[in-house]
Amino acid sequence: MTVSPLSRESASSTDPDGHRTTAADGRVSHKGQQTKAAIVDAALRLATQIGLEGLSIGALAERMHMSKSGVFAHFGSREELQISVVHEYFRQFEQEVFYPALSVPRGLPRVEALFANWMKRVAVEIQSGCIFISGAVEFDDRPGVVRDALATSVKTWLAAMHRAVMQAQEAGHLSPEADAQQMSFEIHGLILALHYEARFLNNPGSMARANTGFAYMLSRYGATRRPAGNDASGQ
Amino acid sequence: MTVSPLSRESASSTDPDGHRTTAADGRVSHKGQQTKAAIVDAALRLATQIGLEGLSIGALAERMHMSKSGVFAHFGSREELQISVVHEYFRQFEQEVFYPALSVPRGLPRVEALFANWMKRVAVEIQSGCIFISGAVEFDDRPGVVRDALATSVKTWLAAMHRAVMQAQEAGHLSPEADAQQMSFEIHGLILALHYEARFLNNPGSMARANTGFAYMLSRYGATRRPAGNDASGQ
DNA sequence: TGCAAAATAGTACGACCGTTCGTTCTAAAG
DNA sequence: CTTTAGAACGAACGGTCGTACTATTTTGCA
Repeated sequence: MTVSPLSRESASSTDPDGHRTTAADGRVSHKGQQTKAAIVDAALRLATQIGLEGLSIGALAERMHMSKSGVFAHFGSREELQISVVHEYFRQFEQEVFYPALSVPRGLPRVEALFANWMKRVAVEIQSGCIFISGAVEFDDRPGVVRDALATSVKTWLAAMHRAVMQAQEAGHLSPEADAQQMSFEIHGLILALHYEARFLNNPGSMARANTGFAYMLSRYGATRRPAGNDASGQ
Repeated sequence: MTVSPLSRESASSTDPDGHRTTAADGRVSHKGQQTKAAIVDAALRLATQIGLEGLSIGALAERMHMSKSGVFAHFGSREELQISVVHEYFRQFEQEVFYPALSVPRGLPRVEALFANWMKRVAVEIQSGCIFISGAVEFDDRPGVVRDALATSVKTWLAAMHRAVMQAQEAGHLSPEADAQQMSFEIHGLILALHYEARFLNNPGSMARANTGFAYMLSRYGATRRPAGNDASGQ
């Protein structure tokens, strides 16, 4: 059970030495892994719409033009499928929101980049859905491995965001008296309100309100740049 | 299909004249309505925990020590049962959060009372769950009568909150330049973040953070009382 | 090219779902 | 006392679910 830097999952159990897996171009040639990845991809798309609990193997098999048992064999249980979906979602989230912001200098700029990337993603998820939010509701009082995978992923991301805020504080971009935890909490609230009001209530202008709230928050917590509450653009 | 002041539901259809319904003490004597109310009560408790979609007639019947068909007969369909639950939840929400705040003078005091009552309720729902939140996730892209009932209830409450904020502004308790819609949006975000972080992530201190965020918000929007960000008490 | 192993299909199962139907019990109305 | 309506029951239906088993096909290396 070796684990790579960030939440990787191991493939099937019978993988003795790995002596025959990689092809000439460096890609894994096992066909099973390709179709498994394709299944997880389709499952992710399904789960973002109807939730992790609504995700059914039968519907997934139909969409994949496969038999139920063929799909099932790749995971061994529905729970394992759900966990794979959570991990894949986290991987994409990292790729879209977190990593691009690392090329922005530490401090306030990175915090702004993280928030902007997050907003960009939520803007898409207003149509497609977000399993960090739907999953939290589905599993908030149902212990188990799926909940654990979900909570770990969410906490990892929120901790990363919180770390960026603290770095901005250390760099002097935010008031030293400001509570970084408080700030992270309020950012989270803006995102959640945006998701709720835009996706469920279809309230127009929610994007602008989240952006405005973020700008207000920066000025309140003593940002030394972006003096006041302009910058409420972005649809 | 007569409708009382606020979202009442009518009873069974075959109720020709109402010539035999009321007893001497003025209470309705139909036994059916009593058990129906008891069923809705149990259903509400079940639905807050496992969601409106997770609510099953079989489980509900078991909890009521009744047969499935006996429970079913009171509603005619599962959807109708879910709608009854939504209406009952809204009724209780009104009773606990909204009406008590009406005895507080208009303006900032009433806004503070509404928020305090809301917080008090969410504090309980951290353990039990909230169908305004879980329902939003379950029905955010599933059209139908249940979604409509849910969205109407939520919008009614959010509009009431928004109205209170505007009254505070008209009373001069908030800056005339403040955007009441923006303020309502941010309040909603604080509540949602509290629910998410306390119920799903088990983060301690979330209650205090929501209260602190509210106090900060008031000061930013030019509240003429409660000058700055103290009052972050409340567990 | 042949052959073991992996990948997929097929079938069946038990459980639960919402819903329908016919029946029984109770109690008030005529 | 007879009639009638409402409430609750029990059994059954068609359907979907996840999962377990057993074939069959496909793959990839010797």
